[in-house]
Amino acid sequence: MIDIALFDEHKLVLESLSGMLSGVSDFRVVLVCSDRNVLAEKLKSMQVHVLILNMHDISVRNLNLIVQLNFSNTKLKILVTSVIDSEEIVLKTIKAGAKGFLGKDSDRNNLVEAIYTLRNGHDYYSASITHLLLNRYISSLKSDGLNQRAETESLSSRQIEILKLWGESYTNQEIADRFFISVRTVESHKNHIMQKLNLKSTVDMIKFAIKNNIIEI
Amino acid sequence: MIDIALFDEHKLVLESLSGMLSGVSDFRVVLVCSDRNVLAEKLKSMQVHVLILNMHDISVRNLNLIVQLNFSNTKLKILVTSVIDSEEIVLKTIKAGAKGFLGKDSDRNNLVEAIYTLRNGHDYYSASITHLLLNRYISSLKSDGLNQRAETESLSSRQIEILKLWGESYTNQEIADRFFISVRTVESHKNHIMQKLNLKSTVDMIKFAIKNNIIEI
DNA sequence: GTGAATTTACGTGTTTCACGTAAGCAGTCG
DNA sequence: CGACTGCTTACGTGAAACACGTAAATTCAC
Repeated sequence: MIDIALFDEHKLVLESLSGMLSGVSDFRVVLVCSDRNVLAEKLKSMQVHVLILNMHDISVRNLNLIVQLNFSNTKLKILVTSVIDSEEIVLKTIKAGAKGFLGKDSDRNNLVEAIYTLRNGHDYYSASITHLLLNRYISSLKSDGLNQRAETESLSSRQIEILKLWGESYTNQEIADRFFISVRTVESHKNHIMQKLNLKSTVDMIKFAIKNNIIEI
Repeated sequence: MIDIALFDEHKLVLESLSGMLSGVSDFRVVLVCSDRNVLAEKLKSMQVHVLILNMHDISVRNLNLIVQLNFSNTKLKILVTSVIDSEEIVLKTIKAGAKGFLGKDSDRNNLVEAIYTLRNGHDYYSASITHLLLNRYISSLKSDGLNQRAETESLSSRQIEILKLWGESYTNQEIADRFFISVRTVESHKNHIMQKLNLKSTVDMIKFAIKNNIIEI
């Protein structure tokens, strides 16, 4: 028997979901709620296996709820459902700690399957979400290897050399010694980099260098 | 009509693959090869749409071949097949520039489908690979989000506030004004952060802040 | 309530930043 | 060839930031 909690801001949705799940013999809907505070409070004193969280938006309120519930109840598995299956919402909920996500392409069978899967300790993502994540991951893998040739090309090789050493926490003096040039020259190079890239601070310069794979985190 | 090249170190495999693909009316096997240098040389003067590369190992030799072919022939789509569908080989081939990967679970239909897909400019990964990549991505996403409670927790909230503003390129003076404290105090906070985390430079401090999601790139 | 950590702040000397200026040199383009 | 552009080198000056030490008031935990 799997104990399930339901959350949705719209009571109508709650009722229909509850009815749908009650039709499955293994499931027992033990909590139905449309108030975040009440939900968090009640879950503290209950043994719920899976919480189904229907998200209408990607507000911080919703994401915090996930983080908070995960923190206070480590056994609880959170399944997020949403009609908004944008990359943003999916990534953010996963980061927040959701164990599954059902997009708008999911049906009753997916929901049942997802609940079983989560209860067994695994993750569940519906087909459209799987595609979304995969494409994103693949493109991140690819850019990983090839990004050296973007904005970086506007910098001269000397400028990149200096940026690289500086990004490894060398001081201007150390960089100057390394290249047999004056400290003032190192400063000049930095100034020129900042002008060229229109950066306002050294912090921005480091961010740029990281973005463009000049320095490693 | 899709022009296909085949590469495998074992001639027997080459022949069987070639026979299998010739059975598809849209396909024309125009090159069959078991020598890397010959392959690279011949591909320079030919218009091949898809190259099927069967990899027996993850050697640098194989990966370099992919990189090299991708570089010299940008239109060529490389489909890697391998019985080793470990994470390592998949990730490395994708990074090297392969457009598709067929694991050991793939059959003739997958191969045909993959060739069409690559020819149309899309990527193709077999089911087991899809799962592999997805799981890896998801776990990377998760660790991403949960890391806030690692090293960061050793910093006080004030220290994090200051680090955050500083990471958004605010000057010490601006931070001081924001919090109604002295510039010296802001400096003190930074010093304390560096001591506590054992960092040698401000560059390291920025890296730390980025790693721990305190500031965004 | 005692000790540890946090937040606040200053002193002093060094380093870096910001902005301007500029000379020598290589390449380009009419 | 001469004008122009961009790169590398470098300095001057004043402001800002850093390094390191010290230290008082406050908060928090045990």
